[in-house]
Amino acid sequence: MKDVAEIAGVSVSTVSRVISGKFAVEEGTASRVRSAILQLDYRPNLLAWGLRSRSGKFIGLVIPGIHEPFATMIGLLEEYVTRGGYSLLFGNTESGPEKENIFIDDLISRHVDGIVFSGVSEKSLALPKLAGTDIPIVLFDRVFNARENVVTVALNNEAAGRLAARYLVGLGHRRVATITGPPDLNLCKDRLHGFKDEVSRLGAALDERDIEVGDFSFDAGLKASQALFARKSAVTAVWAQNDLMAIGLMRGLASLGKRVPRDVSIVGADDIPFARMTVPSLSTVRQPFEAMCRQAVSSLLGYDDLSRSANRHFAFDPELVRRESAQSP
Amino acid sequence: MKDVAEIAGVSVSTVSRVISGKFAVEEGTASRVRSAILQLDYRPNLLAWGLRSRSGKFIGLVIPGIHEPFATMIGLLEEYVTRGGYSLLFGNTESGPEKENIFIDDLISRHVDGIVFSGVSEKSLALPKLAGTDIPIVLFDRVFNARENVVTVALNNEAAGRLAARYLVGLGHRRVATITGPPDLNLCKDRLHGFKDEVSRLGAALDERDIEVGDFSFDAGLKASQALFARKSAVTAVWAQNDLMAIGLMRGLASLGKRVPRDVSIVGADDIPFARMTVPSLSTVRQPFEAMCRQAVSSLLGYDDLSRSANRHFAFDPELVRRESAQSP
DNA sequence: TTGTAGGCGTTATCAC
DNA sequence: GTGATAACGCCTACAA
Repeated sequence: MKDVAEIAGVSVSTVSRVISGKFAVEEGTASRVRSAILQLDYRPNLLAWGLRSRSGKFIGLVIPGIHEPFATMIGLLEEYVTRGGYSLLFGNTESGPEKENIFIDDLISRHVDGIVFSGVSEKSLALPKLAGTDIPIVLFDRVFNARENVVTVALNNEAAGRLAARYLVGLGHRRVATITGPPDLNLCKDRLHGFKDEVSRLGAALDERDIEVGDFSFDAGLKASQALFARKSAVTAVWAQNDLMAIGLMRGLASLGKRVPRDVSIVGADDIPFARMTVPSLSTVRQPFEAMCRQAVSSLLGYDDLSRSANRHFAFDPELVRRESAQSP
Repeated sequence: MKDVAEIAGVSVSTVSRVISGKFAVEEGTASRVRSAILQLDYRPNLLAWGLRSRSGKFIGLVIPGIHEPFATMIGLLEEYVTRGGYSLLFGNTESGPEKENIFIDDLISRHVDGIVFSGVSEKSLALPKLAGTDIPIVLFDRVFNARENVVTVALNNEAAGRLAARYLVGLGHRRVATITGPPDLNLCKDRLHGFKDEVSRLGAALDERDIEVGDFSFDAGLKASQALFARKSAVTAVWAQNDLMAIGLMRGLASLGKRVPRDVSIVGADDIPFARMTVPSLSTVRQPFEAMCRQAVSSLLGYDDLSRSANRHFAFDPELVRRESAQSP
C-alpha cells in the first residue's frame, strides 16, 4: 500500500480511502491510485485489516465428522458464508475433546466472527469456554440449555419421529422397530419419544426389545440387522434415526436374504444425497438442511438483533420423502 | 498481552518470550507470567502474529465440489493440516471461475502458507495468478504443465485403467464398455488410454460406441445405463472412471431389470465410503487418498526443499478392491 | 536475564 | 480533499 501511494504520488491514507470507497476522493487522484493498484497487482492484507478491526472475517465450523450429512452441511455453509463476504474455517472434532479444544482456541485466537457448533456429545468442554467470549454462536442440531443467549437451529425432532410413525403405521404395519442414535443426544431422545408415542397412539406395537441403540454409523445399521432379524421376527418395518444406519440395515438385510421392501420396510432420516442412489432407493424423513444452514449463517451475521429478541430458537419441520424402501406389508 | 505483563510485573517482551519458549527466562518470572496468563485467560492474537511473521498459518483448499471423493479429501487434509499446526481454509469452486477467482484472491490476502488445488477444469484462471506469488502450490489429481516448479500429487491414472482392464478381462469378459469423466481432464484421457490399451492387448473388445462420456456424477452413470443397455447389448462388463458413476450405472441397471453382477459386471474407481454400502457392494480401483493427502500436506510444509529437488511429481499406484459387483460372465 | 523501541499493513483522527 | 500520525498486538534487534 505504501508502494501504491508512492507510485500514485499520494499518501497511504488516500489510497485507503480509494479502496474503501467510503470517503470523498477527487476523481483524478482516485484513478491514479487505481492504476497504481493494477500496476503493482496490489492486494489488501486481511491480516492487518483484521488486526485493526478486531475481526478475522471468518466463520468457524465445528462438526463431529465429515461423513454425511455433515459433508452436505459444509458445502451449504461455505456457500452462504462466502456469499456474506466471510471465509469458512472448519474443524473436525471426531477425534475427541482435545482436538475440539485446540480448534476452539484457534478460532478465538483468529478472531472469528461467529461459530456454527455441532459437537459430538452434548457435554462439550468448549461451550463454557466460548461463553466467556463475545463470539456469536449457533448450535446446530444440538440443543443445550447451558447458555441462555445462544441461538439454536435444529430439526423438530419429535415431529420427525411422529412423521415416520404415521407413514409406517399408515402403510399398514402393526409391528415396528427402530434404531436410535447415541442416547446421550437430546435429539435422539426426542425422535424416539415422538416415534414411540405416535406408534402407540395409532394402535401399533413397538416392543422395547425392538429398539436398537446405534451411533449413526453404517456399521450400527449392519449390527442392528443382526439383532433384529437374525432370528424370526414379527417386525415388518423399521425406522432408523438417520440414513446411514438405514442403509446399513438394508445392506445387512440383503446379506440375510431378506428383501426390502417386500419382507421389511425401511425408512431413514436426513435425506442424504446417497438416499436416492441405493437399490431400493431409500424413503426418508428429510431434514431441510438448506434452509437450516441459511438460517444459521444469517443468525450469525445479524447476531446482535437476535440476542435481543426473544426468538432465538429455530425449529424446522421435517418432510417425508417417499421412495422405494417402504410399502404396505 | 500488555495486561498480562502488568499483572506479572514484567515487560511485554518477557511475556512474549515465555510464550514462545525459545528464549531463556528465569523460572520465577516465567511462572508469574504463566499464572497471569491463566488468570486473564489470555490468548495470543493470531492476526497480529501473522501480520508480523507474514504467515496466516493456514493452508487453502480449492476443490470443485463437496461430493465424494472430495468430502473424504477435506477430512483427511484437515487432519494433516491441523496436525502440522495450521488451519484449513476451504472453498468450493463448483459454481464457476468467478467464485474460484474470489476465493484465490482471499487466500492471497490472508497470506496462506500453501494451497492444495484441484480445479474443475484444467484451464483455470487461478494458476497464472498464483504463479506471480510465492505461495507453495500442490496440484491434486490434476496435472498441468503450465508451471514448472509446481508440485503434483496424483494417481497413476494409466495404471488404474490397466488394472481395471486386467481384472475384468481376467474374469473372462470378452466385450467390455467404459464410462469416462470429462474429456478435457487429462486424468480421464490417461485412464481411458490405459484401459483401452490393456483391453486390446489382452485380446478383448472395447467398441468405440461402448465408450460413454460422463461427468463423474451419479446421473451420468444413470444416463449411461440407458445408452449402453436400453437395447440388447453384448457387453458383459463396464468400468466407470469413478464410483459415483458406477453407482448410477448399477441403479439404472436395476431399473432396467438387469442384475449385477449376474448379467453385467461393474467396477468403479476411487473407493469412496459408499462403495462398500451398496447392494451389491462395489468392486473398485482404489485411490490411496490417505497417502496422497499426507503427501500433499508434507510437500506444502517442506516446500522449499522440494522446489530444489528434481522429484516434484508424486504418482500413486491404484489398488484393486474386490467386492460383489463383478464376477465371471 | 530483562526492558525499550520500532515496524509489520491497516484505518481512524486530526489537522490543514 | 488530502496528509501526517497513532494505534491494533505481536516479535525481535539492540541495549542495559
